[in-house]
Amino acid sequence: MQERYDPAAVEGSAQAAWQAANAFAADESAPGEKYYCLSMFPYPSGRLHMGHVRNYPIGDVLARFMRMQGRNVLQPMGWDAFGLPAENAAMANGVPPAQWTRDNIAYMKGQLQSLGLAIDWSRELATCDADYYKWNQWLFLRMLEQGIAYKKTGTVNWDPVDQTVLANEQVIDGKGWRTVAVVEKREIPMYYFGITKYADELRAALDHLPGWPERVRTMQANWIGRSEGVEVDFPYGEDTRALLGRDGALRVFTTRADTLMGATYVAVAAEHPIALAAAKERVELAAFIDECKQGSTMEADLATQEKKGLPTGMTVRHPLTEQLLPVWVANYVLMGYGEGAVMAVPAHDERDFEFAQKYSLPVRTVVGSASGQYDTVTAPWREAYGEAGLLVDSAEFTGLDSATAVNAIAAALGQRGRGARRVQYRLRDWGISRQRYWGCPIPIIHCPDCGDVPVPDKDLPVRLPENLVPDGGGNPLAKSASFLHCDCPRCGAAAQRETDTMDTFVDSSWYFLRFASAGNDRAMVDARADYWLPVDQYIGGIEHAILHLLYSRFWTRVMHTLGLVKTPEPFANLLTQGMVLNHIFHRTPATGRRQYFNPADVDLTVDPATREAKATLRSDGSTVTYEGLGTMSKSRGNGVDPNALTGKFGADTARLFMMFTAPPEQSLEWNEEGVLGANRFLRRLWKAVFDHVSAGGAVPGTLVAEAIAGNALSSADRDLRRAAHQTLAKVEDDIGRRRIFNTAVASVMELLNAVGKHAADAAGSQPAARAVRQEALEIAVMCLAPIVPHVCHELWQSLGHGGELWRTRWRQSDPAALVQDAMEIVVQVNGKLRGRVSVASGASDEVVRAAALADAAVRRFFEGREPKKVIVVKGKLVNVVV
RNA sequence: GCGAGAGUGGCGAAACUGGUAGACGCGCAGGUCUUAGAAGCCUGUGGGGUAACCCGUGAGAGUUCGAGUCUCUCCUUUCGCACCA
Repeated sequence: MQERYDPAAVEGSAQAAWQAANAFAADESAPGEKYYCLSMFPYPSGRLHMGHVRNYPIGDVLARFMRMQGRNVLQPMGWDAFGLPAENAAMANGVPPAQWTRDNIAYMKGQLQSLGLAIDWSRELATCDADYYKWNQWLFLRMLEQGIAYKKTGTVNWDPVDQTVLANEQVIDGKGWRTVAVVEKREIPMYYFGITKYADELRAALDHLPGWPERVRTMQANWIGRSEGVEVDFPYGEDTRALLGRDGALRVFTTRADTLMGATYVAVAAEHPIALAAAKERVELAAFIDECKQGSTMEADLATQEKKGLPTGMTVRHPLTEQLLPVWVANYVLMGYGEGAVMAVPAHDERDFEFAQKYSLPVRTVVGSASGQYDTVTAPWREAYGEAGLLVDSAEFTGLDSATAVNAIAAALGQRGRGARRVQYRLRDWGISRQRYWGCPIPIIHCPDCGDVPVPDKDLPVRLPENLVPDGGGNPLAKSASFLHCDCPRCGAAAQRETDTMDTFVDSSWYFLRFASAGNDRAMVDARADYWLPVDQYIGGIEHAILHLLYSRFWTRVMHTLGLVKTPEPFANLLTQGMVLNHIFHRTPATGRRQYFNPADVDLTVDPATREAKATLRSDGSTVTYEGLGTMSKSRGNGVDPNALTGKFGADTARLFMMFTAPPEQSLEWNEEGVLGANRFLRRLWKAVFDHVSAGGAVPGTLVAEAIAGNALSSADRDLRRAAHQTLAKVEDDIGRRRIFNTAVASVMELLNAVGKHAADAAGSQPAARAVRQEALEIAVMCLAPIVPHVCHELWQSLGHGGELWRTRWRQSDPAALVQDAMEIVVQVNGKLRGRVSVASGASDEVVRAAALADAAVRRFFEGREPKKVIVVKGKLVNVVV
């Protein structure tokens, strides 16, 4: 064994050994309970960032740990390879997105492999591979057949200069990112997935996902946004009938049907058909509607925007009183939710109240507080009373409480055919059409005679041409004759392919199922998917809490409905890892753009008195502004290249730093000294094994067992044994149950400190002492194997074992080692720590109590008085109350 | 506005079920080795006090023999949703 720890050599030989043994290939027929460990696959952006260096080792620790626990582990990896950045890079460099993407994949795969991840690379996939996206298309066709996928017009961002559709992220402050032209809204036909059909299922099932963070479940529940209410029809008044030329009713949705008797007007969204009809008669209304359309891009401002509106001049009749109510167009009513129309009850809704005050509309109080006091809502009006309560001035409903009134009013409406209870969701159907090149083609052919014809299964996949280079002016597929022109599969006439591609969220909605059915060219999934699914542990960023995780759940449910997979839910346990943060420094010059500086080039000191941060740039010695901590990003200049980290210290140091500095779910602060600390620990670990081995060789297991069984152990030896076995149990619990790795590492550090002390001890060179130390070092190496696998692979062999630590069964901690002769009991007086006494292990409460009361340090506090009460907590402490 | 978290030394953090607050690491200080430095190694390190002790987990109250942990009020902060009728 070499004296110096050389990470490059150690990592090279460990990785070569794993590859030679094909160590991480997953086999469905292997023994052990299955364990599917999955980290969210990366987008091949070019190179790994620090977030990846944290994320993937987290999954790897679990995968390696579970393998040592005897589980049959699958840990696959792939590439989320379609998407906009490839098109942008293509435009910048003139390279086709396919080439750019595949080059990036090759490079990043090398980086991932150098991290020593226990991945089954034989199942690797990229979503831009035709044998993957073929099945997107295949399932899309099944969804069309089932009516789950359908076509309707949708709104897109249109750049009038480039004559192209823009993705939302290409719209900045309402302007196109390249042209800076004001973006327009356009209505075009698009395909949708009917996720709202599954809204209730998806929401209800959240309650049965105990392995998901509460936070994520809440976010999804809010996103789905279920609310129970009543839909109410307000019949058209005479004037409305005349204007529209037909009879009918204006439908609204309300969760506060109890306030129906207080409705004094009805408000509709600017895009509502009634508003559009009225606008034909009124110029100022048409102008107002245009204004609303313009302003509607910045969603964050909407909530604070001033309430505005105009009357339509039309009226509707109150469904119960037949009273005529005016219809207004209001900017606070959303077309996208409910019916795009609301009944306005100014007395009991803040928004309606604000609006009514502004336009002098009547306010009518119909609910008072339960105690009968409702003076706050009588004139002069100050605010709306939004709480539930008892109904007043509400005809036959007067005196009912709000909940009862909702039922009674819904029933009354039902009798007249003017309303019914209904559940409303915030969730919209999922529009999947993208007017982009680098994505999965939607398998539809447009025939002049037959209309939209699905591509027959036998013609799948519809291959995306890989040699096109986008130029910013529209979708290159529409200009590619060989892609565009085809024959109608139904009538044979000349036809055109659909040029829209699918949202990349479609690609990532089922890749975890394909990993489990890798290589099957006859079916999307097979029985292997039922073996591996659901994913036992899914790991990824919180930024995917809603869209990706909801779409994947939806897609899995669709496949479940179609009988393709047994599980309705894809991910049993979810771990959302925190981000990697670094300091941000900048200067803002008098003219020009803000300039950012890498934290490595800046000295940051904090004044202990004022707590003010002072940052100076080392190169010129003058001040820079400290912005605080933020995610590592190129634009803020605070990134650290993973290659610089692994190149200098090795993958194990990188992994240890990531696992030790913070628990997985928390954000982690980049810290150069912390990396050095991690590296220092690995060198100490190496040296501890080296010292042990060079002082007389590794002690064979038989001799260790003999020494333990015999009677030769000193009390120092027994203490070390106990520490080792306690560590073993703690690490197993921390990784296996708590999913907290920093404390696991800390406990191994303690063990190593104990080994060092034990070795330095006068009797440390005795054969029995060496045997105990051999065992302790083996335990330390075993505990660290999931976290720093390369160095452990090497040290395990140095300790006299073979090269298969990766599949060595985790040791059970020895109960005999944990037994203690004496235990220390803490003695408190009135809850304050006053002393410690040592008693025999398993001593009775009486003995412990007597020992505590006899202690001189304790007696001082109740000299001459009798303790009022003595509480004994078994094995821990005694509290004397005086 | 609504919802979910978080607040502990100079710093990252630990304390899981109410039971020794600050494990482990970083930083810092002193010592040792060295021609010197780097790297090691050893010791110390929440604040106050010569000491006995006292004070300390954002603030204030409460429950309890005992509260970082439970309850209430408030402050600060992060994240998500945001005119959702």
